[in-house]
Amino acid sequence: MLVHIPGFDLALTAQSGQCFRFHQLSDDSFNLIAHSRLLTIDGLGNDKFRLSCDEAEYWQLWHNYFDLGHDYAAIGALPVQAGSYLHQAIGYAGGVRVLRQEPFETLIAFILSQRKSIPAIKTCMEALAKRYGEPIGEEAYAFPSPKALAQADEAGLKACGLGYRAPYIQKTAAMVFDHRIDLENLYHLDDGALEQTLLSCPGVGKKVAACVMLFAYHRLDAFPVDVWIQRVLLEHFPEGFPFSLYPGHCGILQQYLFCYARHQLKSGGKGANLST
DNA sequence: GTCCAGGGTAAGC
DNA sequence: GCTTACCATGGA
Repeated sequence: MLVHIPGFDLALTAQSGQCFRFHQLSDDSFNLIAHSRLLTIDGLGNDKFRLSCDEAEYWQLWHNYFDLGHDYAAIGALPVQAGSYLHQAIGYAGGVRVLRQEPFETLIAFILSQRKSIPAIKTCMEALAKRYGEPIGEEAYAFPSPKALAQADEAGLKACGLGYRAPYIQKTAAMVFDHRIDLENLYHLDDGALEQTLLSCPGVGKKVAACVMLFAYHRLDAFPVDVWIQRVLLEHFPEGFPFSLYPGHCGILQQYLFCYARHQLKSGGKGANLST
């Protein structure tokens, strides 16, 4: 079906490092595997997109997945100094949407993300899906269930490139499979309780917990600090990030900063700035 | 071959 | 409480 999504930047969202199961088909066309379904999205220009699903599935699943009910235009009304680094980041990455991903997949993805590049994480996720997930089409596999990963042996997990993270993944999956932690029942917790619960999983520290809070449970004040954000904070927010200015938006701004910092490095180094 | 990656853990202080 | 060595592996 055709959908009009004002301001949505499909390519930037797909490459933003929050979801690792987008597969680029062409400039503005991607396959996405989520919720055990394969979706093809084509950007047609003028904020129009073609999704390979019917209207019922769109409203039942993808409208929520892409967070299309959220008012991203409100970011533009926040108190941000014109020309500041944050202002530039919003200008560049304002079309990124913070997805509402499945908690289990997100939890596993960010446990295995530690000390890995985004392309390497995608490779691992595909390997896990192919080895332990259900086939849902030609060369397409759903992300594995908690049971499948809980019952996986270490050799099999390491064959997916997990390295020393393999026991973290297996033990966390076992906690979910055993119902020692109920990921579907954490939505009602406040941020502090949710973080504490996630931190009880092996291989989950503050950064991974923040990613799961932001990218699965949509806690928009979660603010993951990885090596990229660390550098951004050191260089552009020596007094610390002004969280109190942006309640309910910090996580989105963090994602914009992350995308912008990586983009700057790709396009000629941090000193290069064609706009000034 | 070298360097780095959406860090966490455990040991030591 | 706060540092620090160590952890495996792929991608650039």
